[in-house]
Amino acid sequence: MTPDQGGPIDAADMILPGLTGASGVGRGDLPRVVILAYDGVNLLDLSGPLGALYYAGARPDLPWRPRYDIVVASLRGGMVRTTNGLALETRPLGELDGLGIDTVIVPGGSVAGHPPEPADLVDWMRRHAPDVRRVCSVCSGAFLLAAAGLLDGRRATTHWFWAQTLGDRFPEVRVEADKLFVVDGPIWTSGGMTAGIDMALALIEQDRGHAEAISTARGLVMFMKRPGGQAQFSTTLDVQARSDGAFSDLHGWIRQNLARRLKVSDLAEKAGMTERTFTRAYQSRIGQSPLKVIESLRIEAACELLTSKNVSVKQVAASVGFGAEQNMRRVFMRRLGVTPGEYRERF
DNA sequence: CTCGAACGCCGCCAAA
DNA sequence: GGTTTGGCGGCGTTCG
Repeated sequence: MTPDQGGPIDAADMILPGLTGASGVGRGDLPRVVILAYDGVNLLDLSGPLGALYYAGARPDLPWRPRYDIVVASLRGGMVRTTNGLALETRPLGELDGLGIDTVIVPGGSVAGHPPEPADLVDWMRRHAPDVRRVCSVCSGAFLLAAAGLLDGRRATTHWFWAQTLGDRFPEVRVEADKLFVVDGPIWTSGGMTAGIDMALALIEQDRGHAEAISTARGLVMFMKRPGGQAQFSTTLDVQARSDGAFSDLHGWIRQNLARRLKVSDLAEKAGMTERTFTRAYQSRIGQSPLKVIESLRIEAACELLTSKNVSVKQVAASVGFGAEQNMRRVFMRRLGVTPGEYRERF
């Protein structure tokens, strides 16, 4: 998994194009991810998603193999200077013509003190976006997407510092400043810097499933789900957003009674339906099963308690309805990739 | 880690 | 005749 452990990744490092520049573009059938570079690009915006996608699905117990053909490219290729002072070797975008691109990621940066909107890159973006499955931005990279018209009428986010400016400059964009990242159809935008990693994990989850995303997060020593305050990940808001107010009374009641042992039959009774009708209606209107939502609510409540209060893990487990400590541990591992103890330790 | 019991989820189907 | 309801049972997951 990690090079310093002498794992099998060493050999693979030698052959990943775009990273080493050692070989040409193209890695068989892997989805091609193009990360745009330009003079003034922010290194962390670029390397965060790159690192996450590079390690996608990596596990310590299996030989590493790539999940993506990652290409760092610029208009002319060659050396690109990042804001942080490091120079990057890049491939020319022209090399990709006709090769098919699955995902484009535009990192943020600063060009002459402003968000990046170089006309030639904007033009490339506008021309190629229709043929790309997903277009993503990190931080002020959203300005480039906006300039190419890709964000018109769409929800999007950027670094909080730039949120106001983005909205003022592109009134057609529905800026959601408080989100880690926003997905609107094929257009993904993320907040500053490390939010790009969260977005990359979500890309991995969409492509390869939850388990691989979790194990990737674990490999990066990163949380699959950040602690509170991020509306993007708030189950409460998320569930409300897609339910058109359905079951809102029920959800209120659930939140008041999280500590209780909540059975589907109880919920069905509360909602005035039979069990079968309830599970069916819930799944279709909320998009998740009742248990999954309750589990998410419990995790959120538990995370809150773990970071803020000086109560034992056992007490936390009991007070959010996980019951035994062992239970909460299992759920944390499955959903977040860390144990409650590890979670607390880091916050 | 393992196990039996309990539970959640969902396809199926007949009834409304 | 098409749609919704709810009981049943099987399968997989969770709990303790």
